Amino acid sequence: MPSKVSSSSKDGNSPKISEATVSRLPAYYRALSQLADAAQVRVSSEELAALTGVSSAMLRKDLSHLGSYGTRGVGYEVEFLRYQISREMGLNHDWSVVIVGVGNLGRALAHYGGFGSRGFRVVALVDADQTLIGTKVKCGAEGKTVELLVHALSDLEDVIKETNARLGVVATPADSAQVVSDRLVKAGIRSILNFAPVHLSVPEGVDVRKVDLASELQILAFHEQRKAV
Amino acid sequence: MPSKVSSSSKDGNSPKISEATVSRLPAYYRALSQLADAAQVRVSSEELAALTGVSSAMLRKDLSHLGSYGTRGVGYEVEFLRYQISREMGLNHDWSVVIVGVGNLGRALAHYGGFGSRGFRVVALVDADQTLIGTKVKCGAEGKTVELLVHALSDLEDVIKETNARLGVVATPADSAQVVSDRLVKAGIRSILNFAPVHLSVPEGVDVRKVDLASELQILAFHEQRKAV
DNA sequence: ACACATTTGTGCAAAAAAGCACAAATCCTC
DNA sequence: GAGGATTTGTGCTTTTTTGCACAAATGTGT
Repeated sequence: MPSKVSSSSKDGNSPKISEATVSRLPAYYRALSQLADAAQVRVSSEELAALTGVSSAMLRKDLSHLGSYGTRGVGYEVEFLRYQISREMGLNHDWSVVIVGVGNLGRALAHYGGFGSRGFRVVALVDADQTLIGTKVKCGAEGKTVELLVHALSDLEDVIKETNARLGVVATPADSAQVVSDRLVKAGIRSILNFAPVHLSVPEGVDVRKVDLASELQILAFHEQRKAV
Repeated sequence: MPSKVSSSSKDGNSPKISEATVSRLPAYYRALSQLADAAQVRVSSEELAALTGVSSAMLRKDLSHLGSYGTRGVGYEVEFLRYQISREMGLNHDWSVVIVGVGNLGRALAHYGGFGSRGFRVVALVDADQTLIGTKVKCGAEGKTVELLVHALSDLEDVIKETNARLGVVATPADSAQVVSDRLVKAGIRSILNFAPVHLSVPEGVDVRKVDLASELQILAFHEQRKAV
């Protein structure tokens, strides 16, 4: 599991879904999309579990938190279940994303096709490097690519306001990540995906998820070392 | 439970460290490296916890699983603790990494500096695209960049054998990820970092860690949606 | 209509993780 | 060297997550 979030929802009417469940919903959604593409109509918990690498009991319990969308003795309707998950996760909205840091990683993220196809749209690129500012970078994968202008970091607040970005991606070097994060928060961003290898401290109510490539390799190395003995 | 602090490095049975703890060790290691760079000699659990975003009690319990490396009333010696963690995680070794899939993401990973600085070295690049095979790609960040030849996917087994790669990174499109994974495993790789948005099924004894960028954004979107209400 | 084969949804148990609180160990001052 | 101020290491409690087993609900065939 990549990272944690510090959430602070204070409403009592939502039927609180556990964090562990939430972290698995995207995998279910992806597998269901796959099945839908293959024109499969129904799926059992056993089959969907195998596709996503969880146990069928856990899958059923996860889904039961969303509602009773299956039929006993039959299974789940692929399209229907997919829609329910997408609605629950807010994927019927279009989420605007601003990427700060247009280095190798930032550019790769901008190109990444997986975003656009699932309700996410990169609407702004920001960097501090004078040689990058003003240049154009291709965004989105095959199909519909858009060229986006790289804006100056000093214009961050304006860019967020104009584009109405809700999600911020920090793809800067480690030493500028906290400063960038602070400015994102001040500009109204309350959900941040952090690729910089540092812990970001943010005020209550702001969620940060961290993706640390080196950490993942280190965890693998740890287990690999144990195997050798 | 058996907190045996044996002076001998290799005591038969290793005192199982929980997965949750292992997943936090890289963050501790990074923070300690940072402190070491700043020439700080000692650090308290409180301070290190703040740097890594965990509670001080949890940090102490995590570290206690490695051994009793702190001094009551004083704290931990930065260099010493850092060394102990690096040893425990096998970061004193050099880990050879093969990257399969040299698209935008694969190239960004190859460039990524965070790998080289922590005991990981990209030793081979492999792709199925005929137009990429034979081209050279710069690896590693500032300092020492190396140019690596992109090998054909059909040579995967040979490349792994020659380079002695132990870790495999899958950065291919979703539909070829499972096939690539199978071949990595057959070639002897037992630790895989998967960036493709699919679940990889692997035989027992093989570890897979998944990094899914779209999933991370979806999880953020879920929480973001709840905030709006 | 009725027995039967499936498959979901869920109560309960087990395991894992996180949090609390304090004794034990160390340093510092006088 | 005694006493007070810290700070670790850890037993215990609470919360979260996972796993098991089966009743409830649905479809099928005779």
